[in-house]
Amino acid sequence: MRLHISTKDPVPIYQQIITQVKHLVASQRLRPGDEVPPIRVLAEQLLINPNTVARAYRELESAGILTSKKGSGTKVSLKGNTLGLKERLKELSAPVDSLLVQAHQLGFTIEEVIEIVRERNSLFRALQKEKDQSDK
Amino acid sequence: MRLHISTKDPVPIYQQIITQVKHLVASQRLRPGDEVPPIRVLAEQLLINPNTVARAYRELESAGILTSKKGSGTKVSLKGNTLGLKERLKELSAPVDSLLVQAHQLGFTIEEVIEIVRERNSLFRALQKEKDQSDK
DNA sequence: ACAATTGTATTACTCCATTAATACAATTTA
DNA sequence: TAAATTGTATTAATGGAGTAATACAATTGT
Repeated sequence: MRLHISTKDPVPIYQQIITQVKHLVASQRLRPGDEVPPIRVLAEQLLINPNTVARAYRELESAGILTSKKGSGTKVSLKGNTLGLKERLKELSAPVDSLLVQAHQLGFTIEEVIEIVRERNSLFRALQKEKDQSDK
Repeated sequence: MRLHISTKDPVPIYQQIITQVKHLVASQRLRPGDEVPPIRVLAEQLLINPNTVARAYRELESAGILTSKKGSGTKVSLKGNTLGLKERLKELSAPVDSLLVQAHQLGFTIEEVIEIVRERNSLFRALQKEKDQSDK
């Protein structure tokens, strides 16, 4: 499992790990049952303190994404992150709301917002393609 | 000018002030040329340290929304917050992008995202109406 | 001119999130 | 069973954001 962290990033390291693991699971590059590296191993790879990795794993376990057991290690949960539609919708509501508030303050209409969302999405997908190429 | 702050809110006080002033300007309840209360006066009203208000005013000035002058006080800028389309688009790009990333991780398609945006917008506008009623 | 009013600048304090140090407990493996 | 491996728990150190204390500077108004 290859993760990339940056100490310059204002986002805390443990959060970067959480985000990236979530993304790996969501994109099926990590599947239910797969093992993630032991805390100390990943910590050495990333040149950070084991506690930082531990914290990330702990929170990922709370989120139901990983399952840990002393001695055995940590695996991707069997249920995975299969949230129901309701939960997924709920998770998205907050960011959508704050986006709408900001857009409104900037004087955008709802249709303009949607137009921007479409545009950024196209851009995003284009960039994603490039990245996938270079990952090989 | 009536502002409401909460020390319980995790959002820092100076940020609450910034947000509310921006909103007042955006909604025309504060117009270009209007004076805002002196730092010390607003601080006394809100029972907070004058420096906290000063910080909010300073940042609002950086954002081009207020204009301060020693001795005279602080007013809403004549240009107001009339950002060009480019700047406004730029301001919205980051939040839109992070929304798209999160939505993608949750397994939503772009069309589903847009559907959610529309729904939350309807809800938002409904709530806004209620609030306007009670403001009278 | 002078006192009052206003914003500015500098410095320090406090709190809390993040990270680190270290010891402990369960499981595996030889 | 004993050593190695793994996650857990507790406590402490660090840094930075937010706020406060205080002195300074420009303008206003009498």
